[in-house]
Amino acid sequence: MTDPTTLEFAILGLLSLAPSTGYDLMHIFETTAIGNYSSSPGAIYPALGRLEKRGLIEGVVDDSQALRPKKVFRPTADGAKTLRRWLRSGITKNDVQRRLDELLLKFAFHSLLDAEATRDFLSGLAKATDEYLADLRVQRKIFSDDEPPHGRMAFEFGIDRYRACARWARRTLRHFEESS
Amino acid sequence: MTDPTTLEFAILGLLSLAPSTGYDLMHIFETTAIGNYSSSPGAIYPALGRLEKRGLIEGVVDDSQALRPKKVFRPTADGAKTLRRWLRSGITKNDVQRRLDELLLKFAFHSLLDAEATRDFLSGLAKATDEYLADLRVQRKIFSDDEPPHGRMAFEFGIDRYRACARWARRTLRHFEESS
DNA sequence: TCGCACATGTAACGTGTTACATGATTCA
DNA sequence: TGAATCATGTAACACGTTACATGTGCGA
Repeated sequence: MTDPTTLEFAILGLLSLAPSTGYDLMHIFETTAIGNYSSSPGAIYPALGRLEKRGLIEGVVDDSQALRPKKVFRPTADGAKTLRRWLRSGITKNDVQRRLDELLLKFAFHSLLDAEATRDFLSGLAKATDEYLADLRVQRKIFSDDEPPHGRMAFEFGIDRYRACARWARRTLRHFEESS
Repeated sequence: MTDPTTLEFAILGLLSLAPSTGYDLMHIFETTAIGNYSSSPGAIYPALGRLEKRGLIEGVVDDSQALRPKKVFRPTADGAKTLRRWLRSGITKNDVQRRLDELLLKFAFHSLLDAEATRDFLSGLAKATDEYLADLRVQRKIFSDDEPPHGRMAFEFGIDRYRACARWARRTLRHFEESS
């Protein structure tokens, strides 16, 4: 089995915080910052179906008071395990480069784990980001001075972004070290 | 007609800098920072086909010295116009929120335009980013102090990121104002 | 002769986007 | 009566990913 997608992990995480219907999830995605992982009924309902088919979540139909019968989903034991494994999985340079948003999603759900896991996550993120920054600084040298500066400047933006990431990781790590 | 995709604009931009074959483009995507817009032959060759069918690029087969005949693409007049229109198009809060990478790609190709267009782009980016930051600061208030702090901290990361964006835009704008 | 650099593509697959379809209840 | 909210879903479509297929010439 391949890993669930980012959207599926987002759903699995939200269901771990509180059992919800597809409609609830849509509302959360529409109104909160997590909405960057989209979406719309056309993505959420199929994703719920896939997760249920794989046995990571289970839905119970609630016919009691609703206008229309609704299906309340919650993670199964297997789903909870899959989520935890994902939350603890190591961070590579490649993750930082291509999936930074997914890493932040992961962090947001770290409240489901203990403080040690959070610290491991943050120090891993800081380290992987530093590695990637070292690569970027090497690559920066290829820009020559007689070309138009736009490419280099766009590149500098990338560097700024990852510097901000490393700083955030270290600042947040300090926070978790102080409060423990 | 809908707009070309980000990958198609990236290809159109690269071809505007220098006529290239699919293989050349693959190599550029693999080895330079632009590679974040992927890719692999399975994405690039179909994208070249779509652009050609839409009349935005044209390819000439070069059979002269190559090991295997190669097809060198360059933008048509229509393609150049489409690219320029895209480069000059206004920046919204929504672009900043969901397509920041695409905006940076756009900026990288601004060497094809004049300095005034670049300044417009950067001031537009700074303004749209400020607007989005104002939204984020409102949203930040919904996090309460008794919840686990992870969600709020992930959110702070987002704010840091867009602050870095606004700073970059203003710094780069100053650069272009001084050198003119 | 083996593998690498050059060079172009296709096929299967999964997934997200957009738009649509359905239907009950509450409130102005 | 009509709109909004609650609530679930499907269908068409386009796109990217991965993996595969094909073929030449050059250097070790």
